[in-house]
Amino acid sequence: MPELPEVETICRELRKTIQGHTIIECEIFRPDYLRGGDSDQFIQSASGRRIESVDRRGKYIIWEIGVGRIVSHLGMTGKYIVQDESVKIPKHTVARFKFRDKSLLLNDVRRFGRLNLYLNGETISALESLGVEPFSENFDLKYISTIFKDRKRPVKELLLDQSIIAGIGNIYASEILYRAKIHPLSSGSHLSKAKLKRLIESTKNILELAVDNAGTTISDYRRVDEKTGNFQNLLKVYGKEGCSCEFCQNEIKKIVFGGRSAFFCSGCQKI
DNA sequence: CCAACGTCCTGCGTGC
DNA sequence: TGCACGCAGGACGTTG
Repeated sequence: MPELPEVETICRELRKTIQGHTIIECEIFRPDYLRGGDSDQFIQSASGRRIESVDRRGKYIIWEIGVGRIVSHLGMTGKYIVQDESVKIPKHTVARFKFRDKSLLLNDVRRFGRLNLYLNGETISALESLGVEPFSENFDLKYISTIFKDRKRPVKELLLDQSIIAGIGNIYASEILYRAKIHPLSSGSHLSKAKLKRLIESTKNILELAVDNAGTTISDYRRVDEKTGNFQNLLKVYGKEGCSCEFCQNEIKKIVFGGRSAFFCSGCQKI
């Protein structure tokens, strides 16, 4: 499931492969992937445009194409695949961008992702509602204590809220809380200043380490050259229920709330 | 404003 | 062997 480190890895690879290149033509195989957007207009507006830059905001990938921006979100299983030649198009490919010497495929088994083109001047509401970038200096104690002060919800749910911090998903939320020694069910408004400080530092540290390791491949995530990430080898709690904590040897437990699973150490992380 | 919940979607693992 | 079922979960719309 592409979260910030996976999306950042993909952006870096897209910069090397398609930034500065011109979209000769594009095809949309699944118009519903545009979520109500007009696929004919997409094709019309994107064709012939040079990709000026590739950027990330939260889990969104943004291509600047002069007349506007192409914005994609990979959802759960979305991936970009660079093809050197026009070989067979794999199942679940939703779109294809053709360049002079290669094609870029957008493939998404479960189609939770999305792809849209916004012309200059159009508001991109999905981006406007995003919270702070974890690596920015605005993500500090003042910001997080102001927001968490009135939030009684479990801290793990707050970490997953993209309008507070942009980019954290279910895997890194558990890893961040483990490193910060905070129980996932702890209420946001009840966290001490010391815990909030640890939460911020752990968020930055875990995400940076994961970017350095090209993200986490559990099942679907692949880089644009179809290689896996490496951070799955460094996970401490996610998917490790029943194992013992490498710090205190207590059992790693799995609980479900807010519709998703959380993993934590029953010894290190107390409410 | 905040929170809770249903919806979308396919592949895979499990149990009978 | 086949089939039903539950699970994985990011964003968003609806409801309270």
